[in-house]
Amino acid sequence: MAGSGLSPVSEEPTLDEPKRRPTIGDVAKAAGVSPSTASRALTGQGYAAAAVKAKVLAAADQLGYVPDEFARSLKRRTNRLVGVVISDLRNQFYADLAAGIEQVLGAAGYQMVLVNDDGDTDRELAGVRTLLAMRVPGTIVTPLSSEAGALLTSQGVRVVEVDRQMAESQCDAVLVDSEHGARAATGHLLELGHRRIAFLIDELEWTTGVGRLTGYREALRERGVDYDPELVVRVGFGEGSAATAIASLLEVRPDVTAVFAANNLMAEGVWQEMQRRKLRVPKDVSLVAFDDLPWMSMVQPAVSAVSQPVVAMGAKAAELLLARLSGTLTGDPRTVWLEPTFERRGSTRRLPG
Amino acid sequence: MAGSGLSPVSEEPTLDEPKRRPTIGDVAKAAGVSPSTASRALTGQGYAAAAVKAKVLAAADQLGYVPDEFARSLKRRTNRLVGVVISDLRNQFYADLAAGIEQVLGAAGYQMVLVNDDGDTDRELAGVRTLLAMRVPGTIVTPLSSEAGALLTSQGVRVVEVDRQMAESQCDAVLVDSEHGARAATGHLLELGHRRIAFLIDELEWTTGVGRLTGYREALRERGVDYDPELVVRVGFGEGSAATAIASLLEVRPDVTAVFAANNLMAEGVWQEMQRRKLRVPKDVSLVAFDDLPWMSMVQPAVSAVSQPVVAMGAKAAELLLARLSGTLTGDPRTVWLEPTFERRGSTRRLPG
DNA sequence: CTGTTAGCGCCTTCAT
DNA sequence: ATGAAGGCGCTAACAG
Repeated sequence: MAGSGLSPVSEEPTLDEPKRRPTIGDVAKAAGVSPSTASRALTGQGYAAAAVKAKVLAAADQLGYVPDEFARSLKRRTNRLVGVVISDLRNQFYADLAAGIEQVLGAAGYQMVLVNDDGDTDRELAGVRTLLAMRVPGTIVTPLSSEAGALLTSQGVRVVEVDRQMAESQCDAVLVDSEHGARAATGHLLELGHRRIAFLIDELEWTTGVGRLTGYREALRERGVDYDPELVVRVGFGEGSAATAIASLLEVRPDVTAVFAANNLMAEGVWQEMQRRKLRVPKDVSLVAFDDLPWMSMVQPAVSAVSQPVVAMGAKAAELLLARLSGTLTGDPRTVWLEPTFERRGSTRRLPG
Repeated sequence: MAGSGLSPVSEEPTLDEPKRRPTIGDVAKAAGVSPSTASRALTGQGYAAAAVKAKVLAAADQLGYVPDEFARSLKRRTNRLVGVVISDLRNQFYADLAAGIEQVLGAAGYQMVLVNDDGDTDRELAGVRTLLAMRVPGTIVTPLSSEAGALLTSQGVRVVEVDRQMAESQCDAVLVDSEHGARAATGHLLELGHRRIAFLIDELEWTTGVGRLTGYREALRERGVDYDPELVVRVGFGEGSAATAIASLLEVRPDVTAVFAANNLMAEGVWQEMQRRKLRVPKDVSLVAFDDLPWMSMVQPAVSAVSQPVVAMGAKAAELLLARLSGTLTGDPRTVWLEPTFERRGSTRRLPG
């Protein structure tokens, strides 16, 4: 009497059916075999006669059986989950990163568990703890603190850092050569005759901020231009911070002829402030951005920018992690550098005179 | 001899420690109590003397113990995971949606498991199956097919649909009033004297597409303007589809004076095509978009758009789901409508004559 | 090739 | 207030 063996989807009338989902035991019973045989048939691991296998599969299908990943993970002591910790999903940069990661992970049958830390180290740590609790074998993080990574590795969880790298971390990383990109952008401005170039940066704690500033300074040094600390503006993370920052800088230093915004958010703020003040770009002031976004090619003039292979970076990080997890890759931590490209557009012009 | 009881983080030299993570048994042993007592102390459920509790907590901390969510879920038969199925993380619309969801979920101690289906129903189904396997108690989806939702509900998983709604679905939903928004935008164009308004739409299978088209048609009817099917262009999902579509339409129908792009992607394509063709907006052609994005306020002229409360929509969906899961909300499925607002900007102008 | 047995880590009665 | 026992659903050894 297999009266309970109806497809749950077709069982329309009694929507209030017992919430208990079919277990492998139910499938086994329906197929007239033992649970272990059912397991072998379902997973493909181990022996199972073709006829039996078919019968089990049919029963499983009939019952709408979906194996319980928790139970399976508990037994197998591993799973196909990857934790991803990023700072801000609303920033297209991070969204693209996550998309690149997800793409590779999904193709390999892994599932992404996304944690947003909002740039808050407490939330980062909390997120990591959650991932630990979920027994993820690996994680990909845009690190905020070194504690998070340390905690992860101390528990045997593989970590790949992406976009930025913590100094203490002894793990794989996929990075963009910020220094090189910033040097190219700054060099471009210098070549156009600019000498007083404002540099807007929101953090100097991470390799990204440091690298970009270093690139800026190196370009100056290469051309023998003095470094003016007053032109380096430390911007807050808030919404209108960049706009405020550039506004007050221009107040004090009206001699600035070009602005280098060290990420897409700040570039947006600067752009908006320029509009507000009716400053012409590039006539009154030239602008370059680090991290290229679609809008930068859509505004008039288009914004010259250092373009990062963001999706590829995420994908590469995922590949690295998978290689570690599968044991394909062993040995010392590896750091993969991706090269950004400078896209010259209309927001920069040669200084007259 | 509690030699193994060192904080794993401080245990620098032997990084190659046994991967086996401490279990509640280890904690119990270290604290000199039974596993059950340790469990009570750790979870706060049930009795535990203050002194004992402190001892257990200290031991757990010392060992770097993190409870195994899988084992716990297996036992408790529930967990704090929520599956989120969206179409395209790289589209800021979906990223914002996910961010809104995550925000509310995180605050309630829930973890988001994100699945990207790329608009592919097969991948949607596969994602749902994964979620089922993870025994998530609830999901939030931007539905592609009705099968996915049906499968979920048939297994007792709560579903909240967001952005669009499947006709057959008997579940909660959080939607934006597309019809109203599209009517406002179209009405605005009509008031400016436009009569031949192209309408670009990428799908008519979902409530979003249908609603937007309906709003467009209603606005026409209200003003007694004949509906011209030739002006409704069905656009593919690919990258340059919108640009191609508008290009060929303008070829055939140079009399078109305004374009209504029914989502942000198509608006982008149209904008780019206008640039390429050196068509002036709004002089040569007016443009309105459905779904407002930051770039639309940054370009010159700024694009008039129907602005959706995207993050709020995600947040609301999460709240609804949590209310269902906690039993705070019971009874018939609820549909929450959010009102979009029409932002008039510079891309639309009164038709001369 | 298949069934039996045992146990992954945790929680929750039920006794004490 | 605490411990012992059992079992969540699944799979890996081991017999047969």
